[in-house]
Amino acid sequence: MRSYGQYCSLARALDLVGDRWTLLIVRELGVRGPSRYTDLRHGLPGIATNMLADRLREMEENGIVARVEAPPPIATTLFELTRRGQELMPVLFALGRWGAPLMGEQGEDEFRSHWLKYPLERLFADAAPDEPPVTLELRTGDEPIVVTTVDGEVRAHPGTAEHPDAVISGDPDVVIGVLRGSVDLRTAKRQGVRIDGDADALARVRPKAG
Amino acid sequence: MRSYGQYCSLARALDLVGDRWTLLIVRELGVRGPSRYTDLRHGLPGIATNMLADRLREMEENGIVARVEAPPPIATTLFELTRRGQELMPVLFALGRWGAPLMGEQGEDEFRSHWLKYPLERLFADAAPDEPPVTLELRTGDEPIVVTTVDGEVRAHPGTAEHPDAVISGDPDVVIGVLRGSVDLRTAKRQGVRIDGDADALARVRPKAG
DNA sequence: CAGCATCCGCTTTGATACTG
DNA sequence: CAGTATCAAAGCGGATGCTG
Repeated sequence: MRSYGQYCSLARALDLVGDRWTLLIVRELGVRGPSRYTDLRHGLPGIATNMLADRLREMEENGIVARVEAPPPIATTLFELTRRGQELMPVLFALGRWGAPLMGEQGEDEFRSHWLKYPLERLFADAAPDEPPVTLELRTGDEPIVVTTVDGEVRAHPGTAEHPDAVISGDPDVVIGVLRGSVDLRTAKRQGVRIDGDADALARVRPKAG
Repeated sequence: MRSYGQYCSLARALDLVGDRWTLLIVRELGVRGPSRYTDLRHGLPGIATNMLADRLREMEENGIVARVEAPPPIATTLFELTRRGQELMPVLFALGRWGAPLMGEQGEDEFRSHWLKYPLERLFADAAPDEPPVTLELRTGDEPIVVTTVDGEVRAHPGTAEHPDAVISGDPDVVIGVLRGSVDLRTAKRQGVRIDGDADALARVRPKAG
């Protein structure tokens, strides 16, 4: 990208990360950790392969991303955030929080379930932190997600749970609506959401105030 | 801009504010308050006039900016941030803080002194909050800035002070370097910085920890 | 002068095909 | 798997012209 040519820290930041796709690549590396090129492509639906290659090269030059050669048995190139890249997380959180009210209907948009990790962990909390912890499994999008309560907070990771307290499956927007409390259970079920197990466990994961 | 087509709050936020120039327009409206088209152009050196008109229209459609007809004697159109637009401030602050380490030399970059308002107020504090407050005047860039200490914090506004404790003038990068403590007074003076008044008052404005 | 709209050349982006 | 090559389309920057 062309530099803005302004002696201003915001403008200089945007000179480095204001390009199309750049912050979404940071999101992928932040959520997934060190990743292969192909996995990045999967997490960035819509990106052209040359775009991804170009951006990764620029971000490497700018000290945001590092390329590491994984030793056997992986034997492939991994991309990871540098320290400077990780320092972009507060920017992503601020932007993501600002965008939360825009998450109405999914419409035609693509969805990857690992995108839920940071929103769940930062925007949600355990409604009953003194009760024994609970484990939920979300089945929406391309892979299941395990959600657990820990010390009043919420943790989320891709994978399946051995003995979840509840399993919720359905379309992403409705599942998110149920967790946010903007869609009641009756409406959700009419829209194809299914809940197996203890519905009270589900109510433990609630949006934080503010 | 083309939508990313991703059901993710970060991607949806970038659909609205990820375009080139958009966040810098938010900066201008945030720092200056309701502004005329011409004043926005002055604060956004390098923008093409059709770009500014296009962006303002898009931002209005997206509920970030509102157009108000100022009554006489101003009798002109003013652009201002909506509430939703003001809610972007945490995003600007996060990006600006991330960009702070990039503020080395000014080089060929343009500079407008009102850009200093938020960095001064958010990244600096009063080093001796129990002492009587002080007033500084910065003469760098296109217009002077008055910096005052209030309740341990720092306030900055365009204008001149009646009886400033100190006046510091010189090139923006060196003046900023002195305030940040990354350039000592001897070096600064060799680079053309001049300090009139009480140099101790100047030392009251210090970068916050973190 | 304030507030745009138009035109034009250049750069960036996107879709697809192809390669070690 | 991890890219490169190619080409069309869209976006951007600069100059200029128009309207109250």
